[in-house]
Amino acid sequence: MPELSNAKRAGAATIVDVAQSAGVSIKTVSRVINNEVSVRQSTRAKVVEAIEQLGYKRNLFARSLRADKSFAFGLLYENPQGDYSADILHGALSACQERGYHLVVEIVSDNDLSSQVERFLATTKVDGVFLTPPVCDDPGVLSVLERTATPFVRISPLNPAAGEPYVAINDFEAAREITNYLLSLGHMRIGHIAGPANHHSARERHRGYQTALEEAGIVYDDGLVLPGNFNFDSGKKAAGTFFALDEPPTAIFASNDQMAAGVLARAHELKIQIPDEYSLVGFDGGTISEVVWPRLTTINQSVRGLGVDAIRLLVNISEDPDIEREPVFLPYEMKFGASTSRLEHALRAGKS
Amino acid sequence: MPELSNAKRAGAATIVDVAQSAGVSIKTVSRVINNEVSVRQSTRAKVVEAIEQLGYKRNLFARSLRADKSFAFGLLYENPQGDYSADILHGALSACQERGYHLVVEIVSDNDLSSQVERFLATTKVDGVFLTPPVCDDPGVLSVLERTATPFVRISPLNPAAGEPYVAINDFEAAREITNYLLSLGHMRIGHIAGPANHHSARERHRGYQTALEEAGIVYDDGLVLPGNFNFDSGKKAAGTFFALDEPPTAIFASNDQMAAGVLARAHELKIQIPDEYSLVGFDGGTISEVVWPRLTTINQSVRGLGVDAIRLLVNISEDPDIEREPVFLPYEMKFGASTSRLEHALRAGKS
DNA sequence: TCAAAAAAAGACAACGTTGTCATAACTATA
DNA sequence: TATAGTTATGACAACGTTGTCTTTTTTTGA
Repeated sequence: MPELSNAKRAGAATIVDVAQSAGVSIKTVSRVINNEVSVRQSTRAKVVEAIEQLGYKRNLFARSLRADKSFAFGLLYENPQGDYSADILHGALSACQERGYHLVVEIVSDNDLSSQVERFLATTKVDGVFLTPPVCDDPGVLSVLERTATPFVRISPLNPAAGEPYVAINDFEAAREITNYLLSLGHMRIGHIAGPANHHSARERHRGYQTALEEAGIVYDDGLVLPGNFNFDSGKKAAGTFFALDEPPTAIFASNDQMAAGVLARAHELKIQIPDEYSLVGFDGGTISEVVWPRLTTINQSVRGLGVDAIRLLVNISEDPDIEREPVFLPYEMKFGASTSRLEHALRAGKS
Repeated sequence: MPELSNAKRAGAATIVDVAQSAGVSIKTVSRVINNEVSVRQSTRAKVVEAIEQLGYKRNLFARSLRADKSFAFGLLYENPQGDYSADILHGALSACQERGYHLVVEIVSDNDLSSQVERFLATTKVDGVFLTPPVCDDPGVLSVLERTATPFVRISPLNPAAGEPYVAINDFEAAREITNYLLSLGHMRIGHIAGPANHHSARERHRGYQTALEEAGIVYDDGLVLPGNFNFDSGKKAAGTFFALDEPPTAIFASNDQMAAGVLARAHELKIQIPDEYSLVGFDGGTISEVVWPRLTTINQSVRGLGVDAIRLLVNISEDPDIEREPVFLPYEMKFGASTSRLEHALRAGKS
């Protein structure tokens, strides 16, 4: 009855079964699994074969218990707004799978953030967390992370500490570039719909816009900058204001695509032609920029890449705490839609 | 030196510390933690106090190792398409948190699905999984789940088995309802842009459309049904075909919002007025329906609710395998946008 | 060929929890 | 006030892995 030789229990094969089957001690099996050096080639081969044959998979719980590590990272959200968080998540997930980690996702609500984070760390014992705005800028959360010595990576943090690893898009440069593009089309009066003031990216985009204008020798006019909060309605409202100005701009730079979509909607309502009467650009490059009409000219940023690189950084710093830490800036590119045109083509209805 | 009384190790407090501090055995502490009955009130109080004071949190790894359970569920995706999967995820996450479970998310790619799923189950030992289309309809995956006796819940499955718990929207009813709405506006020739044939929801929506027509005594004309695959471009292409027909429809029912957005784009390009020349409805009710112009009339379904209820079902069946299992149908509602109007208002350019 | 050094392999405990079984402490009954 | 019948508590092992330390085997150099 050799066919029953190693079918002892119902459950999955353990390290003991492998050891028995290979005729070595469990410690030797452990050494093979963990790629330790002092194992004879022939022994290693025997063990590997036994592992294959039994379909052995090491038990993550036992490993975690022993090592007091979870082999997982945490992702903390606050406001799950569609595309953006989904893309980050997917990037993070695939980076985790690639490196053999898992990802534990948690949504936190904005009251008493720090105690939620503390509880999360205590129960999951994740090896590190990464945080998106605005959670990543909460002082309470940061102090919990410091206190518990949890490795963390922030995405587009507001005030990155020196030597802190974080992941970001160069919003400033990108905004400058897209503003320059509008300038190159001959636009001199360019309006800006800004994002929320507490959002780092929004501020940087505004700064890029302003810098581009100044570099072109155009006097910055803050009557051409309207507040927004990254949603459709705020963009639509700002558009209404722009269109009603005595001296309206000839182009509008919305700080994200959602607000740009709002501008389009208002223009459609008023039968204002875009890009004929106004050029319009957005920022983000997600689904929205592609389903509206006309398609938006925008900055295409790899939100997915933010997730990927955040996890990569996290793996690095959690496996080697002494590694050199520096921020990672992700590439971006302008994506040309049909929402922009040269100024001379502009046929504005009545005024100007 | 009473102040050093229970600061033994650096790490977090364990059940042993609690037992010591409360002057009972670890088993008693365990009983208290797990709400077992036979613990004297006074003993329980002592233990609870010790727990509070030491800030004890039970170690999930040890518990999992002992119980051979992960206290986590798995969510398996294939195609991470924006909104939809993100909403499901968020629903699932909040339901998990509510019940004290965690969620492990994994993206699988479509080659060799079943072995990916098998590996996932073996390494994570999740207590159950829930699956979205099209992963949930893969026969290989299903057989792995059966074989490993893993509790699972599917979302909108293609061929639900009798007595299988699953979560779905009543696509058929919703489609019938929105088609009836178009009929009530006086439309008699209604075109349909169908979704992918292997997608259960798509088929049900088509069936609802057809049924509504037949109930209204309108002969079903499959020349008015065009294929699509749920993306923007397929909607745009189908729209082009409809607009060029000798006898075009007066209304179009796109099987999802993304395709409806494609219809809008094509109409804009051809300067066809919606809703004046054609009425248009979509299906889904996510961001897209709100950022396009005109806003879509559509079916608003709680995708988030799918995630919530999938987890609820999963908790039920995994904690009590003998519980009565039945499908859950989520509510939906029509959301009125500006993409529809009564037929008599229609001022079609040349033909008809 | 033998001792010393180096390399390989093993025995055993520990991580923190819960299940099994045994024992101690209380009740109720006669 | 014994005595059986409960109810409450505890001792100990086990889950599967890896770290520490010890023992065995192999290699090296004279």
